[in-house]
Amino acid sequence: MNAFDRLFLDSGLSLDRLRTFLEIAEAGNIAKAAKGDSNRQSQFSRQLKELEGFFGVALSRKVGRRIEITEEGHRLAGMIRRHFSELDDFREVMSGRPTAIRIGAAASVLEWMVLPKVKRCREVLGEVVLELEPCRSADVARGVSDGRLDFGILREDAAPAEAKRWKLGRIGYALFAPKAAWRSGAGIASVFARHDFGELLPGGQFHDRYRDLLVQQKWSPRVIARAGSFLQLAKLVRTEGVAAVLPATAAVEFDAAKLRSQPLPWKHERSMMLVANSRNLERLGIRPGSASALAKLLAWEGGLL
Amino acid sequence: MNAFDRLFLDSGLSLDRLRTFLEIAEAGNIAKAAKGDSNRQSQFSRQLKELEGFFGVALSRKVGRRIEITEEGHRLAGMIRRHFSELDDFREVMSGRPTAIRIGAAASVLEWMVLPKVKRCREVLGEVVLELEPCRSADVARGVSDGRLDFGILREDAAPAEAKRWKLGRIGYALFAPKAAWRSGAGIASVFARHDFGELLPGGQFHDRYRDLLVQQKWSPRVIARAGSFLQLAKLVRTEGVAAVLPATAAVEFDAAKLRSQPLPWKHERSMMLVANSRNLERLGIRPGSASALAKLLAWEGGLL
DNA sequence: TGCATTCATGATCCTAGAGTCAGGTTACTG
DNA sequence: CAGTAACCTGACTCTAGGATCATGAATGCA
Repeated sequence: MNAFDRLFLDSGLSLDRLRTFLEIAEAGNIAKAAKGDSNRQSQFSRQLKELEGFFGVALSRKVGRRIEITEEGHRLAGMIRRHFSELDDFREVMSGRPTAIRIGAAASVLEWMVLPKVKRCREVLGEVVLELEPCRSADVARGVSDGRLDFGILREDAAPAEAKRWKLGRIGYALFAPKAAWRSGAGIASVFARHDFGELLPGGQFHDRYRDLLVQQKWSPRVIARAGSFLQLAKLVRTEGVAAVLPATAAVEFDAAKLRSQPLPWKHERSMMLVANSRNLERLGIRPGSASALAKLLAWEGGLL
Repeated sequence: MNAFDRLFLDSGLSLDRLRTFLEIAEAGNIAKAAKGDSNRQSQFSRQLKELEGFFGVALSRKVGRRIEITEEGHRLAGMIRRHFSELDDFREVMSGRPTAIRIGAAASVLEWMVLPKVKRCREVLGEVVLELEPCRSADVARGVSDGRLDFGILREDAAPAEAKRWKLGRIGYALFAPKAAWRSGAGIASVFARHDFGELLPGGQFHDRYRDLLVQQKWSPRVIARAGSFLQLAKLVRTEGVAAVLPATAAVEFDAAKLRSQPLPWKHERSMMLVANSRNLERLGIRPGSASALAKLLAWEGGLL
């Protein structure tokens, strides 16, 4: 018997179905993958069934009124993702286009830690296209471990166990305020006492520690706005002239002529890691040396100690 | 942009085309892959072109009036083979069928070294199906290094450099002859002098050394037939009652009541190796320990020293 | 209990791409 | 130089499987 005749003997396998299944698996359920399109919904449901028929195993199970992907399904999805990546890579490389490298991290991390260094990153990684994917830290971890992302940047405590990892250092925080707020040698305490402040919406890990700091230092700033992310908060600082505590890396956002920042006597314990999917590194031909050079580059200057 | 949309944006990719390309790459050229069917021939030619269009790179080049696969083509073929193997594996495992393990070697090696030990091999490898693939030693080497075979057994000097390898020991050779030929304590020399002989067709490495031995020992047997392989030669010995020099492992072929063998005072220098594709071992979940246990098992008794 | 969400399924249409046939062209070979 | 082996191409047909629409069933929620 010829090679793989067995695989194609009974029909039911197609690139389209594999692709659809991958989309479902990444979305988590059909409705989300179909994005409200009822045609896609019915097709996805059908194609899922057809694939299950082909492989002779349940790739999904009903839970409540929705489905979830089984363990076997996740294995298959991982395979498909790797296969498609390889084909895609091959095509990109062959057509002379540079390899794409996907880095996932929180939007603020991307903007303040990575964006200002893309050129230097390319010096380390070679002629590549950096794809910067903003996502929440749970998604970063998941993305790296299932291979959807090549690199991720996140807090040490959120890093997936099996990934390769490089320490980037602790994030430093600083008080950002317009030049005027610091007049006549006023210190941090004085800014906190007098200036209008912005802060993050309550909820995150950061917020709690920030409150602790305020209590401990007996600072009670006059808050005039709360923002949903550091990025928004930074914009608030820049356009509305409020003061705020931001990651020190946010400095790249501001015009030094109008704004001053001062490191806080406080280390919010967030040790950042660069993590990577080792299978992807191998596939992309990135040597461990380049990856650790990347880590060093990202850690270098700008708020990480 | 969603994952892999880019890959499917322009059409031209299909499982069928990938499969066809793999067949062409394994056969080496279109005609051979098409096996004389002119329809397949034209389709293969076309699909090859379509794939090249899709990937934007020459996967084949004309050399003389046939084609050969380019370096890039071989890379793609390797990828496709791995992908299909994984899908096939997944399906087999999911449907509860045991994993198949492909072992390639010369037909005589398979029959005399492996076949008598399949049960014990399964004790080492677990609940698997052993697929025994007869092929010439160059094909064994190629098959193992490109992943078409999981294991191969061949001469040390033919083993591919990058494969994992385990020494099996040197092959011993023996003179096989019907009981009658050995009457009254006649030695090897006497059998050579008096009995009808079979030997291999000239051409192989073995043949040359065999002639050297005969000259050196001043033996000039009366040859009545030449066979194309050790297997044929063994059959000749069993059914026609001629004598012949065979690998000692051939003993399993004969009824000890009718035939006797005597090791030759001669070691034709063929050190045999078990080689394996390490990627496949990993994929199949075969630990190095199991592989070396397999090597020990194959080497154990029966002509290997 | 009514209503929305989510998935399943039957029926039908449409299309990319497989399959087939009938010539080519090119390069090797006796 | 004729013959042939190996591949290419154009012009079809055929079909698996994708696309669409309509509807039903199960679940959960207000």
